Amino acid sequence: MDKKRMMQKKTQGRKKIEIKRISDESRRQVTFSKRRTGLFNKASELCVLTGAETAIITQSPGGRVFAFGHPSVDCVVDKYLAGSSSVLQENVAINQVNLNAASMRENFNQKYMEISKEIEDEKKKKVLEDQVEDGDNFWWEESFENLGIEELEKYIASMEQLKDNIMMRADEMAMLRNSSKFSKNEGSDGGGTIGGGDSTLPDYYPPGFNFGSG
Amino acid sequence: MDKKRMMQKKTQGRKKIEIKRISDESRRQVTFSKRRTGLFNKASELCVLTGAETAIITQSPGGRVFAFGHPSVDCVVDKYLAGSSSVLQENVAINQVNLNAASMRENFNQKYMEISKEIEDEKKKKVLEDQVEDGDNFWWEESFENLGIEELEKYIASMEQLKDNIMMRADEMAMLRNSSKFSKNEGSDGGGTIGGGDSTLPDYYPPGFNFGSG
DNA sequence: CGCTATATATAAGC
DNA sequence: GCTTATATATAGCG
Repeated sequence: MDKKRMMQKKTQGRKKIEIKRISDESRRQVTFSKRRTGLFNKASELCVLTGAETAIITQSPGGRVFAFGHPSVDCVVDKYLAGSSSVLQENVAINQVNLNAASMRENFNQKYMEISKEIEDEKKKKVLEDQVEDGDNFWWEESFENLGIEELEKYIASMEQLKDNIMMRADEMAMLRNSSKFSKNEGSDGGGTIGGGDSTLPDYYPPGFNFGSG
Repeated sequence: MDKKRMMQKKTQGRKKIEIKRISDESRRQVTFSKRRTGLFNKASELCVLTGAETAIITQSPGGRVFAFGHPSVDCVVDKYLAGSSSVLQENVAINQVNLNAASMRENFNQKYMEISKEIEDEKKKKVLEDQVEDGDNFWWEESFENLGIEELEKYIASMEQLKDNIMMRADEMAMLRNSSKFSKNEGSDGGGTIGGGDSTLPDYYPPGFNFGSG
């Protein structure tokens, strides 16, 4: 019996293609979208895995611009540009204050653990209850639904608090530094390299792992 | 006899890994190299297939900068910067992010660890060994010595980044409360390109693709 | 760097 | 967008 013949493959599966311009516009657009997504995801993984700082800017055939950046596009680009200007090369010997680092780290972690754990617990409950649908492995997007807005807000609140604390220290340090050493860039506002912190430019996109914007 | 038993697999093959900072420095460096190559190749294909203009700038954990650009990194970056700093912004669409809960939660604490640890190591090293050997690449981050503040800035940046991601997620959730699923996305417009400069020159890359230098 | 054995990314197609 | 069947990218190792 020709069962095999009846068991036709539902799709042809991925097909090999030549790496050359796709002539069909529609198909080209689709490919751009899919591959751009894949590219950004790869970049994201690269950053997380190795701690690399990466920025990607790409313009679709349709003319739209998409960008990815970690910590932020501007941050990476700025450094890149600053570096190529060549004047920036100096051997600034530094010995820097960093007592705060320890305590800060502690504080940061502690706060995180605290909140994280709390949320984790709540989440587990929900998952057990909600998991009626697909019981297969979950893909990132999915786990998100289990996080309530309230929980997210906790994260946000704690982060803002920590941010404020750190910024305050940054200011203190900046002042100390100014009076004793010289700074590398003109802007030791602590914003130049911070995504979203620089006020000299409109903030086009969110800091961090950003996708898009213009 | 039991040839099968002798026919053991030569290697375990690719193993699944968690997308989180690789602790071992050596392994991290290797992964960076491999994935950077893969990322650049993907970008290259994207350009050829869709005619997109793309630029990638990335800094290895070791501090070296690598870049990919088509038609050129500078070209793309210049356009990008031109478009974002002036009044040229008309049809600006706010776009977005895509980090999921798991990844985010992981990142929150990981990002912190990553940054703090790396910065500390970096600091120690830099002070002790200040010899930059390579001639074809330089430390655009030479001034990384300003770690006191630099570090704080990163902390802040990472927190803002996470906060923004979470907030966006929260907004999204609020709106999609009814839907069962949602997709990730990106998108935006703008208009620019990036340029890149780098160090160790890649050996092979399709014509028309530049690997700039600092 | 070269080799697998697998984990992933995706070309087609609905 | 969401699937399915494959083409690719790569983790661990020598």
